[in-house]
Amino acid sequence: MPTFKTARERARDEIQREIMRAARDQLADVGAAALSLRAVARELGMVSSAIYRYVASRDELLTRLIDDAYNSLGGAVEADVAASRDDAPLERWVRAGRIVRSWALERPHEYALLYGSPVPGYAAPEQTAVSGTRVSRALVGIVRDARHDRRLRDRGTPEIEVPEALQGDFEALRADVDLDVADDVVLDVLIAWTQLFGLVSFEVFGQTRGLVEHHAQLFETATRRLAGLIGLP
Amino acid sequence: MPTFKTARERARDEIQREIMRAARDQLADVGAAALSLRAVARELGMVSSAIYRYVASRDELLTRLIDDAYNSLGGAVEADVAASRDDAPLERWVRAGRIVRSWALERPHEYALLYGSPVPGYAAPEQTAVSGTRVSRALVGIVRDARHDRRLRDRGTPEIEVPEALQGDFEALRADVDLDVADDVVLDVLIAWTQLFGLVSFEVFGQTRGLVEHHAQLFETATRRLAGLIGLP
DNA sequence: TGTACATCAGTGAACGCGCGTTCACTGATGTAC
DNA sequence: TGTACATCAGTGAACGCGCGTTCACTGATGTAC
Repeated sequence: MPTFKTARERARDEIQREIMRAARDQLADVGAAALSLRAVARELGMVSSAIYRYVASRDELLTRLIDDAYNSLGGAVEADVAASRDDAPLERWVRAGRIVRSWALERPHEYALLYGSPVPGYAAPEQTAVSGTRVSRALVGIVRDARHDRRLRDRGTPEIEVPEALQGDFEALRADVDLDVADDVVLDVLIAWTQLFGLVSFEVFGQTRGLVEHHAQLFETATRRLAGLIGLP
Repeated sequence: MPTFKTARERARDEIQREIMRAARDQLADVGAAALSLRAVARELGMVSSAIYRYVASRDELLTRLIDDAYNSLGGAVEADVAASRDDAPLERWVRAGRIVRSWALERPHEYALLYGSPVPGYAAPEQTAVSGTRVSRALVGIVRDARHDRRLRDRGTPEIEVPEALQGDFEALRADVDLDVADDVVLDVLIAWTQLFGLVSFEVFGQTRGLVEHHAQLFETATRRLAGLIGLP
């Protein structure tokens, strides 16, 4: 079993890449709901049936697009979080948020595919479960680092009481993301996380159109506020 | 110009209502992107062309659905806010949030139509601008009432500085919703607002699947936390 | 109240479009001897 | 190195489907005299 590839394999790999590129173009153009295998084939100068040598079905193509998009966003945030390791935790959080926002604004349809309405008729498989968590894990990493470096603000008595029913959920979360903080901090991290994506979604989907002019500043200020709430110095 | 209606007009009104009902059913079934005039006509036992006596185009139907949905949600929140006038501001905010969440969970596709990805090929007209703001205005009303009753927490020095670029936006917002509070409070209201919809979207669109079990409690606790942040007692 | 005409809801056929997917096929590339 | 066979990429036609929208039409309802 030699490690080099035959011409056929080489060609196959390249066409696979071209298919994904064409699919992403399609996606950017018409959105996920209107994405079609035939259009992708057309863009590559292939006859429509030929695409089935590379893609099992439309659903599979969507799954791959979702996975790629999650990895693209996740990778970008991970890289930024790694690059900012020596910065102040609060600044790290803010700039990571900025990465999420820019990524979303640059590819609104890919963002919509991940965080918008589900695509009609498409049932997401479990496969994307790993790539889907990379962003959140990277964000939580910032808090974990701050905690590890003993730089998290000390709250004294919790500012809010977490109901018993939630404590199990929070315990599982803590274990899952390896974050050793009290319930009220977990809550604030969840709040900061959902607020971040809530604001990005509002901007990308046009919900704040006419209401806010300076989206970048609003986003930055909100992110900063919530990072402070978590207790990042 | 008599005020009573002819049999023809009566029939027309009723069919209009049936069309919207059928369209909502369709929407709940297949989502906005897959909504079709032909299917609506079919459900009503009409021939597909007959629908054009009542609806100018698919786009018009979508616009009406959006407007109806905004009014349904807006009306529900307004009613709740009016009904809770004598409660503590923080409780009012929490229960209004609960209304938004229930409304969304009961009709995920209508929620997606309003707050999810834009429908491909559909360009929203300005018409929905009024109905679209009812929810937010109702929510802000709670803060306005609290302020009017002099029950808003006094912050002393602002907890966060709002950058100059944003101050114009905030001034316009204050005027628009008639809310006489400092910049840092405006910021927190915006944060609470976007967090609320962010969390609902995450739940409705399945982003928190597997992560959180007790969504109702998480939502309630987060809403409470943010209402407190705004300064509602 | 009765008639003549205008309005309008609903019909049925058609246009032109695009879609996902299957299938038997051709011809080029790769593999085993 | 040369040949025989197996693998596989791409072709072209087809199936069956659904869509939005237009148009000439029929027949019922409404209006003016």
